[in-house]
Amino acid sequence: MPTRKKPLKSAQRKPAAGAGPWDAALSPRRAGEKRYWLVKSEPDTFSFDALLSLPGQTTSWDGVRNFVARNFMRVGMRKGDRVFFYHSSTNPQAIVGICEVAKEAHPDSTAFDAKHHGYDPRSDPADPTWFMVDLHAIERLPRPVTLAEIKRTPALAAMAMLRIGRLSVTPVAPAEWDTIIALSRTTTA
DNA sequence: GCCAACGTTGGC
DNA sequence: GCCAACGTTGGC
Repeated sequence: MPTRKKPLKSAQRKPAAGAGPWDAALSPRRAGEKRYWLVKSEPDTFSFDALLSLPGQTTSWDGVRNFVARNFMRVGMRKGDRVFFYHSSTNPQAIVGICEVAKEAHPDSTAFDAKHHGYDPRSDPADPTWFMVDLHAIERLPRPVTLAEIKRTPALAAMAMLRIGRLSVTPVAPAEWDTIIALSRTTTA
C-alpha cells in the first residue's frame, strides 16, 4: 500500500472565488506593473527611524500571523513594489515613510523559534505557514500624513487600511498612493 | 458545521 | 484603559 503523504498546505486551499474587493491586489500583473502597499508598526516597537538606522536600511518583516496579511505579502508583493510605513498606536498615527520590497516572501524563521513570541508550533519548516518579505527604507515623507487626515480625504475613503480594520498589511491603490504623496508635500492646515 | 469563548489589534 | 472588530479555537 502506498504511503499517503499529508498534502502540502499550499495545495490544500484553492483561492476563494470572488473573495472580496481586495482580489485585485493578488491578481496577475501586467508586464512591468508596480503595486503599492501599507504596513503598520508600533513605533515603540519598531519605528521608521529604527529602520533607517539599520545597516542597509533593510529589515525582514517578520511576525505577521494573519492569513490575509500573509497572502498580501506572499502572493501580492513583488520586488520593487512600494510600501508605506505607518505608525500605529501612537499619537498621532500616521504614514511616515516609504519602503520598497527588497526581497519577496520567504519563510518567517521566527515561527520556528520556540523562544520567540511569534513561535507557531504548527508551522512546519518543510511547509511553512508564515512568510516575511524584506523591506528597504527609501525615504521619509516630507511630513507625516495622519490617520485623521486620511479619514477626512474623500479620495482615500475606500482605502483598505480604513476598511479592513487592524490588518497589518494592506494594499494601496495607485491613485491612493499618489494622493498621499501629494498630501505629504503640502503643509498642514 | 455552528457558535460561544477567547485573544489580539489598534483607535479613541 | 476601554472596547469594537475580527480572527481563531474548540466543544458539541
